[in-house]
This record gives sequence, structure tokens and C-alpha cells, in this order.
Amino acid sequence: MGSKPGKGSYHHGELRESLIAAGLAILEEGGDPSALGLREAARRAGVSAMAPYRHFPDKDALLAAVATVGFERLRAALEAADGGGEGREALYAQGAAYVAFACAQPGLFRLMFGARSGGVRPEALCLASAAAYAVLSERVAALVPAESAAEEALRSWALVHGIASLAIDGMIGEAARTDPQAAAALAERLLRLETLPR
Amino acid sequence: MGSKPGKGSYHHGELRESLIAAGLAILEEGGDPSALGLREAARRAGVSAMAPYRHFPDKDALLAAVATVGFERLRAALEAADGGGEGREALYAQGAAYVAFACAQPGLFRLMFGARSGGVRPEALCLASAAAYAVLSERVAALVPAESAAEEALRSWALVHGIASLAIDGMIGEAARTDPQAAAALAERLLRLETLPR
DNA sequence: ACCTGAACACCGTTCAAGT
DNA sequence: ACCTGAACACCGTTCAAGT
Repeated sequence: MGSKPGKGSYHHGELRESLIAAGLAILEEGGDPSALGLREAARRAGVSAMAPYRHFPDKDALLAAVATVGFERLRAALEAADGGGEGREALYAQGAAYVAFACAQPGLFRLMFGARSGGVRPEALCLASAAAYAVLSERVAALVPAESAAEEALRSWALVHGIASLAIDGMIGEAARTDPQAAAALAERLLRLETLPR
Repeated sequence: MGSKPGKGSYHHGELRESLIAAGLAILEEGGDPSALGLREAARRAGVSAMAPYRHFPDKDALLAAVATVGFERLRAALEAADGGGEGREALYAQGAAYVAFACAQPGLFRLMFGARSGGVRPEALCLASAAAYAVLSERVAALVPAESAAEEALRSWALVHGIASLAIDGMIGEAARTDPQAAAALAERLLRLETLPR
């Protein structure tokens, strides 16, 4: 009711969303983004292997669409962690949430930063990643002098992104790789460290 | 002369090294580590598609062997950058070299941190990555109190790894992605930043 | 001991149809 | 407008041979 009745067997426009949802489900089952394939996504959506080509020009386009959802989720996680709190603690909470997100969804996280559709990142993907970064960079901007805000934000991003990457690749230890809470706690500890003494 | 003569058409033991060299060559042609396949490596080594299975149990094992060479090269690059110099400047030089390495060989860099052979990292790969990390962590240990050395080293590693990862994924800008010198300069700038003022 | 060739089950993609 | 089916060129891997 609401949409045209009498069809039934068609996906009546939902197939695109079904394929993205299937992609997210595939990525949740393991950390390997190469497990997400066009045919497997079509299989899970209950549709023929060629049907996805009616909604995505190629595999990279599906990957980019899934990655875009990933950045929207990351942005939501960062906003929730920030909590509108005040100052430095909000920044630390964002960093912990960033690392916990990667650790909880390593396949999605790897895809988000590896998905370049034919060498070029689609605009929707750029917008979604910029929106996620804005949550972090605005928090940093509220803490430091305006002239160094851009570089401080980039530095904070690089630090949490490095922790997240090393953690999910198992370079820091088994606990940091498999336990989002442990990884988040490590991130908070490293964020609180002072710079090397002069 | 030196090895048994009269063979000629055999690779007489060099095939393993030829395949690793072919793998490195493939990775140098583009940033995508999935371009490195067993059949393509065999093709470049001038050998049948099945020959690699005499030297590697599966594809992951070849990837791990190539990644191991990558970590040996990274260790050499860090040692050369450190230059036995003194103190903080040597650390900054290592960070810049780390990022320049990733930017110059993005395919190899991605493989190094993504290669888990059947879920488990081979021992040679672990040793090679630990040796590279030791160059950085020993430099940090010479700069900070012993009780915080481990965390300070991990923090420095995460920061340069994050810069490197974001740079090769094109998240920082085109210059940082394609120009190793520009990426290295950015890394040095971020390493010199003080922490946020209290 | 080391390599080859045919075969199998996948995959992304193109083309010609189906309703 | 949206989906299907057959076909093509790949890929990793297994098996049975070849020298």
C-alpha cells in the first residue's frame, strides 16, 4: 500500500538497497573486503547474476556505494561519542570510537579507505568521508589556535587511523585486533600521551 | 660454473626468487595488491601456471614472501634515514622515510600490512616486520624515559602509519598521494607539532 | 626433484533476449 | 523499465602425467 500494487515478483526499486545491504552483510562475516563480489551480493538479494548491472555500472560502483554507507555510520559513531561534551575528553572519546568502529567492522573499514571506483572516488563517497572527518576536525578546531587547527586535525586523524589500521591488521596484538573495547582503550591511552620532552 | 652444469632449461632453484621478483615488479606497476596473482607471476617468470605450487603451498604464501621482502626494504630505508644521527631529528627523518616508502610503493605497502597467510602470519614475515619496527622503537627508546618508551614508540608508529595510509589512499590530497617528497614533508611537519595545549 | 597440461569451480563482464 | 540466460576470458587449485 502506497506503492503500485499488483507487481509482487519485482524488487520494484528496492534492489539497489538490497544489494548494498547484502554487501554490508558479507563484510560483517570477515575482515576481507575481497569477499564482497557482485555475484555473491546478487545471490543474497535473490536475483540473477546480471541484475546488479541495472543499478551499478560495475563492481567498483557497488563497492563505493557500500563504502559510502560505511562513512555515514562512522560519522554517526563519532557524533555519538563526542556527545556534545566539552573539550579534550570529547576528542579522546571520538578517537576511541573511531578505533572501535574499525575493530568491530574491519572488512567495511578496509573497503572504505580502499574503494576507488576506476581510479576516481565518486562524489557521494567524497561527501560522506568529508562529513565524517568534519566531526573530528571541528572538535579539534574548538581546542587549538585557528592557525594550526587544520594541521592538528590532520594529525589527530592520522594517529587514530594508524592505530585502527595497525590494530585490525594484527600488528599490535590479538586483543587489539579482536576486541573493540581493548582497541578503544589503547587508542585513548595513546591519545593522552604527551609529546617527547625537549 | 659453481652450480651443476648441463641443465639449461631448468630454473635450477631460482624459480622461487624469480616469482618473488615478478611479484615485486607487478606491485610496482600499480597500487592495487590484488593485481599480484599466481598465474601472472608464473607468466612473468616464464613458467607454467602450476610451477609456483612446487615452491609455495598457495597464493597467500607467495604474497607473504613478497611482503617479507617489503619489510626488509622498509627496515633498510629506516636505517638509512636514521643515519646514526642523534636524537629527535633522526626520528623525524625515519618518519619521513616511512611515509615516502609507502608513497613510492603503495601496492607493496598495502600488501605488507594486509598479508595474512590463511589467517596466520608466517614466521619470516613476523620477524621482518619486527626488525623494521625495532629500528623505530630503538630510536624512540633513546629519547624518552624507559617506562613510557613502549607506548611512545607505538604512538610514533601509529602516527606515521596513519599518515602513510591516508596519503596513499588519496585522503590527504593528490600531491601527498603521488609525490613521495611531498608526503614526506607533510609527515615531518605533523611529527613536529606539539600536542594540544592544556 | 621439478615442471607441464587438462580440468573444475569460481569470478566480472558483454550480448541478446524475455516480460 | 527491469530482469534472465548463455557465453567469454579470466582466476586459484587439484590431479594425473611427463623427464
